[in-house]
Amino acid sequence: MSNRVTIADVARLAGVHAGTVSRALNQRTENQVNHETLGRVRQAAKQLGYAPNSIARGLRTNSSMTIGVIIPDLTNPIFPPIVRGIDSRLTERGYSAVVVNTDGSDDAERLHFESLVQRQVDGLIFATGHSGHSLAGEAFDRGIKAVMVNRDSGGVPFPAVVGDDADGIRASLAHLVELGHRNVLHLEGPPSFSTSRIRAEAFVAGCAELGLNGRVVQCSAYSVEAGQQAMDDLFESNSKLPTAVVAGNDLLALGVYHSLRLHGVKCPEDVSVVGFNDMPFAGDFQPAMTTVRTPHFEMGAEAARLLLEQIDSAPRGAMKVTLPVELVVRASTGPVR
Amino acid sequence: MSNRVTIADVARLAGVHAGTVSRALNQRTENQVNHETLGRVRQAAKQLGYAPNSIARGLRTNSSMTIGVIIPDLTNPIFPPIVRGIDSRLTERGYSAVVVNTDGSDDAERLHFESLVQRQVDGLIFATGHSGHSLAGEAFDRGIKAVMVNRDSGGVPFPAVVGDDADGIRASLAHLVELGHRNVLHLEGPPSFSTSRIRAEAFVAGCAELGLNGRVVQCSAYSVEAGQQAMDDLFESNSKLPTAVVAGNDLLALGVYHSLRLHGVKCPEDVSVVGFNDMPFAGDFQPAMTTVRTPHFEMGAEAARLLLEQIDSAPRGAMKVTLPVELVVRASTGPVR
DNA sequence: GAAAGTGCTGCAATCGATTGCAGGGCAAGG
DNA sequence: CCTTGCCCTGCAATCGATTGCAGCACTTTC
Repeated sequence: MSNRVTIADVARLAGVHAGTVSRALNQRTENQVNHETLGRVRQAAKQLGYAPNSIARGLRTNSSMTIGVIIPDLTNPIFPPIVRGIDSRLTERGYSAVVVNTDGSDDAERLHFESLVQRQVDGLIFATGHSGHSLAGEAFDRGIKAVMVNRDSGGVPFPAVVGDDADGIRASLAHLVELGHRNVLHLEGPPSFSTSRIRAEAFVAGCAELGLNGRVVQCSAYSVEAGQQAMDDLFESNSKLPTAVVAGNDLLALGVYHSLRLHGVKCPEDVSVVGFNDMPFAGDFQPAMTTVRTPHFEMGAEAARLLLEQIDSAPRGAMKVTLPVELVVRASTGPVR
Repeated sequence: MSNRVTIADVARLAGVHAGTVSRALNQRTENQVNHETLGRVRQAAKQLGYAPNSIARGLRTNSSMTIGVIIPDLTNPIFPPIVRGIDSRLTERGYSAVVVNTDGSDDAERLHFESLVQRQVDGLIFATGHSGHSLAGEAFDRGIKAVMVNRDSGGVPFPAVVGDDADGIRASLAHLVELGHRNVLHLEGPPSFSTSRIRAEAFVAGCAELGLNGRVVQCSAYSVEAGQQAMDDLFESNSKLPTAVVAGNDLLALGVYHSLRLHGVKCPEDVSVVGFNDMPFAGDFQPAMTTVRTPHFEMGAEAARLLLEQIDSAPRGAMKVTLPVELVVRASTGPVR
């Protein structure tokens, strides 16, 4: 459908050979063709509305100008900015992104992975933490270029782009200390995500350093439901309530909001809450959420940059790019009473 | 990179011709090959980990198993669910989606359109209202299959999937009337979106029918800023404040929240606000937003279904699928005092 | 004036799969 | 024993572009 006009048509009209047309229309080779011929070819191409068939080109050049992006779930609000960051860099270089969602399923991830490889993507961006058993490793063995974003590389020699999670947690704790909090709880994300561990460890270290009484509870997912569940459980266990909770991400923090409201506990008067990520509209929640802003767009853009660099020159190895984060103080944290 | 093993390798190992391998490995033709041979081929393919090169296949079959999805902006919260709905239908049929963002620019839209056509996408899904000057028409003339989602087809004979916007507005007005409101304002979206007009017209018609005093103000974009701007302007104009505003979408409604807060006007005590779309987390805003839930995921899924149907059989023409919407009453609407 | 070099273009192979056509092998039927 | 027909498989063209190689025309150099 659609693209009836081929390079042969242009060649015929311009009175030259198809090979010459190809050379005339490619940046890299256009200086191999006579100036006047070049003009004729361009004119003919324009007249016919010729656009090269990228499938045919891809077959010959062994590249698809396509990048596969593997994420858990596009409706998780942190991913749209990441994807757009990726896209911004890709588009300007003529690449396109094919985004697939795994919904946290290893099987789905593998299936999508195979499908992308089959499509001859020129590279992959992994944004899932959940590939514990290392699809990335397999990708590396198969000679596929890739980078990680929002997760570490788990030992596989691919570059990784992450936010400075430890620093974000540190800033959150410092903020809480300043408000007089001493009993703090961390809601840790599921263990399959590398970010969970890093944030939890930073929390423990930070508490030790600041002399806080810190506790850690693990959640089953990075979701509102899991956050609420964890908090509900805490209420039911009758253990002493912390005066502040540092949630593993904004969704967990929202779950905390729900649980607190359900139990008639006021935020921030009774319990302060800090999120992580500064997801879109976090400032419009009730109460406006204090949270750590992670530069998702920039992370995506940087990941794409590293991938393209890898594609058109040598592999970079397991370098790690850490982008700075920033605590955004809003209304969900307040002085302890 | 990656895919070293070709159909010729499999043929060699199985001791047959490449053509036979191709027939053996395709659903449609596998009954053309002897049962025992088929076993041998499958075994060989498995042993070598063979996966067909979809670029090569695409060149021959003139199909890429790829669908282009053109949206304004992925970070607009209504699009992730739509995209996932599309994806859900596409994936199960072996298709992939390439999503591009236009940011409302006609130029960007055209560029992306050309790029997608060049990539030989098997079809397109338009989710932008802003293609006034009818890329869709051009697509149709070029014989490209497409469907519209969340916008009408603007006269081009492609199927369109929309929510029942008029009914949503009607329900909103009925709800407000029940609460005693009589002076209502509609914040209309920008004229380039077909949804803007439809909602505004339904608003006017609804007010007439219910005997309400309705006013309409047009916003420059479907964004928080535009909503706030429109409301700020209203305050500055010193005209009489309505007791309720029916926003063109949730982002505009959020803008109204901001403006009201800025001017010390309470919602819902002084002014009720109704949104449109029920974007994710609308229930977590301050106050929790009363809004019309649009089935975005289903709209995406239905659009993809219609497109695939169009691809593997006859075109359906300009049919229109209208999905039901539902008013979700939360805390941003209350009785007039 | 011969040799060497340069600039441009055509030729044809190639990428990896799909598919119409032809033909071999074999059984059934006359 | 020959014909007919059915299965199955091989052959080779094909999709549309890219690219190494060869060759032609012409200039430069000694």
